[in-house]
Amino acid sequence: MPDLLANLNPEQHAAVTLPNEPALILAGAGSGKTRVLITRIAWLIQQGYASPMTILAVTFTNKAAREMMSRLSALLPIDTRGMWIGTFHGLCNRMLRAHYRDAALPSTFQILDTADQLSAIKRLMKGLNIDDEKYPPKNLQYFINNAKEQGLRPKDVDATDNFNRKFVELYEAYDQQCQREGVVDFPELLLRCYELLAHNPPLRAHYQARFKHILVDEFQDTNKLQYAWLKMLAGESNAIFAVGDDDQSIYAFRGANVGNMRDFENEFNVRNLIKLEQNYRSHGHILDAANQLIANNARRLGKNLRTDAGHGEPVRVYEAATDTQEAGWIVEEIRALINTGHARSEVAVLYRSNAQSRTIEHTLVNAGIPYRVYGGLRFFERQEIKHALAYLRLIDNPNDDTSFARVVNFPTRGIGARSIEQAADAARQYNCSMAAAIVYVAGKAGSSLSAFATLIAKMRAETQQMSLPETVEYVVRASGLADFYQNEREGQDRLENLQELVNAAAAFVSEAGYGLDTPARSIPLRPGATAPPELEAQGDSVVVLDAVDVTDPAQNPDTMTPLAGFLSHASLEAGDNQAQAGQDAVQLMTVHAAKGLEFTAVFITGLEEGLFPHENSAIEADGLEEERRLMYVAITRAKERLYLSFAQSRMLHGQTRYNIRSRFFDELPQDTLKWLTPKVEAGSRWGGRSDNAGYGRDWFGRSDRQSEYSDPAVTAPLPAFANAQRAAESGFRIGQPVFHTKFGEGTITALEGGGPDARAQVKFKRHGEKWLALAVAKLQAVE
DNA sequence: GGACAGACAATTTTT
DNA sequence: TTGTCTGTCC
Repeated sequence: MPDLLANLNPEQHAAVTLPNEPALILAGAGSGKTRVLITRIAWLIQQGYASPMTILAVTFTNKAAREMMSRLSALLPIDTRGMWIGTFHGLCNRMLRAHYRDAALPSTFQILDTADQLSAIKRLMKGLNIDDEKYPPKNLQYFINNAKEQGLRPKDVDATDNFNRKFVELYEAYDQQCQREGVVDFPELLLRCYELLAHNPPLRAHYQARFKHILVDEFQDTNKLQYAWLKMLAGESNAIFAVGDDDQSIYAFRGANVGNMRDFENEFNVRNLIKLEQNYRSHGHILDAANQLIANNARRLGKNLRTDAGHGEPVRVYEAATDTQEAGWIVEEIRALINTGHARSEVAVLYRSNAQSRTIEHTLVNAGIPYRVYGGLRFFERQEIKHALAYLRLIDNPNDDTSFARVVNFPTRGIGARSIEQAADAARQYNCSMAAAIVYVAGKAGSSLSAFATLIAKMRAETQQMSLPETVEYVVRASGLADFYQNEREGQDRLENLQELVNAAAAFVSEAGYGLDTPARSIPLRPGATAPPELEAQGDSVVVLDAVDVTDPAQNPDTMTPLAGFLSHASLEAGDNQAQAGQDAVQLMTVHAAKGLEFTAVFITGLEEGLFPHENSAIEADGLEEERRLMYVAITRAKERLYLSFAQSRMLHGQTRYNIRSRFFDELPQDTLKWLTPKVEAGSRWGGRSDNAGYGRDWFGRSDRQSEYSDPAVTAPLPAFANAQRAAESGFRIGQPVFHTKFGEGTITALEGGGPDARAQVKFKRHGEKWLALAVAKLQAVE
């Protein structure tokens, strides 16, 4: 019997062996969080406190769920079949599939990803003749998802004005459309599952009794609805074991609510709060930097990382004149790291926004250094894949109008926009799917549409007896997609991806995870029938308990077909962005994407006011604190070596911006920093931070005078900067919003001259750019 | 139906 | 600067 507790530190040990009571584990970066979570599960099972059946462990990403599953089976020989380990969406999907009738869904319900949802919304609005200028579909999508994540149905939303009333009305119509088409969007998966449990006490009791242990990873990232769902599962005899780090909460913009940690603590009367502060990743100077930086945040649960690793190397800081020069320096340093024996994949370059990668990529290409960029299109998001999936979905669910509209004329088969509109109109009129409405469309449009209907019907019939990979292969050909991309000039890659889809289907079938291990199902009772003794009666249906062998189709008539399983898999897991995966390459990614990863050497680049912290964060609630947490995440990715860099000027959106260094430099312990370029004190140069520069005002506007400063060797103050600084003495700054009595509102884009000759270039909202003599023009600073 | 020009916006992102 | 979307023309 393996000793699971060996090599755990006292806090980890305490966390792993807690009694089954509500617990909150505050796990700092690199403190062995995942290890604790996994060991806890293994320990519970090993000690006989739990069987795999009684475990529910939830994560945010499929990657995390997979890691948990594989590390767990490496730790103990466990039958993972009965375990519920997965993402919030994956688990909710699973529960809804098992109880689709109670959830008022068709057995073949399909999942709309974000892009599908948007096209469904656009289609809805078009049908209702809504002005999409006045009500942008994207805004409606945001409105709907936001409402759902607050647990609000249309009737629950308080609409205060006509505009919002319209949104609510559209929200309602959208929900009806989804219901008719048998599709659910991402937040709907959660909300529907939440409501299923909320409105169905026996079912809720069943799952509460079953899941003795509910373990939550990255708890700080949960949104309101996810927390509500967890609370629904928490009953008398079970408990939530939550692991998270409030200092690493960086997803507020997508609804994550750090407050859930405090709420959990209070609402569940959490007595078991354990802090994991021993860090096993980074050297001392790096941790000191992280600790001191994050101490600037006001609302924290409180935590300080420590290490036994020793101070290690200082944090290196570099100031570049331009973004190009910054990239050049980074690449030189990377080359040196590689030459001293570091694997390329142990080096990461982090940036705040994706647009920053281009310059670095260029420089890496020129230097001939392999690299990998994270982010971008994922496999199941590619258009050819989505087309193929749309055909497959139509086979499975003819009511899926989103898929219908997507492929009815792709590849082109002479069905124009007008025909499609006629079908949509008829569908509305007869309250049926577009596919079913074809019979009502007359004339030539009707016949070409009928041909399409015949094609789909033929596909459905032909694939009845086929295996899943055969089905996919058949559909790719019969749909005409294969021919289309064959003849397309740039179609080879797409063709290969379609072949890859067939392989993915084969892999999916061989893993055979779909739907077979669903532990409880609601099965309607035939009139007059009574529930078998091992089944629990529940109104006019029964909850089939775990005693039933759900892998036996005879006992489990509702098992998902491989196709249905594959389609949900495709929606719930968009797959890797497979760019240059596998080979030893330098890793390029946003700071967000780096969360959870670690590297021997890390470059945090573009550390400039306006970029990092990002200027938009100034207007967001708690925006600056979130940016600081982001910086904290970035710093704590580094194991041995950390580089921080910034540039005086940067090409962004086709224009050169002049930035000053990030305030975060002032929040770091200065004795851990080693400046590779001379540190220029604040205020000693144009662009130096002046004390009265308030947050959000001290990033600098654009100028097109890039050529003057383009010498990459120059890092010292330039004459033009000095010139601008004299003008700045007048009290104005570049980027400052101003008001002019004649021209109205504007922003200062350049300053030159000094004293009585000082002039400012102002870009007015209504009157374009103008040079104004400050001594003459009455410019008012706007706050 | 497809090619092309012009407008427009451009943090962060998983499911 | 660059990618995406929309409208126009053949």
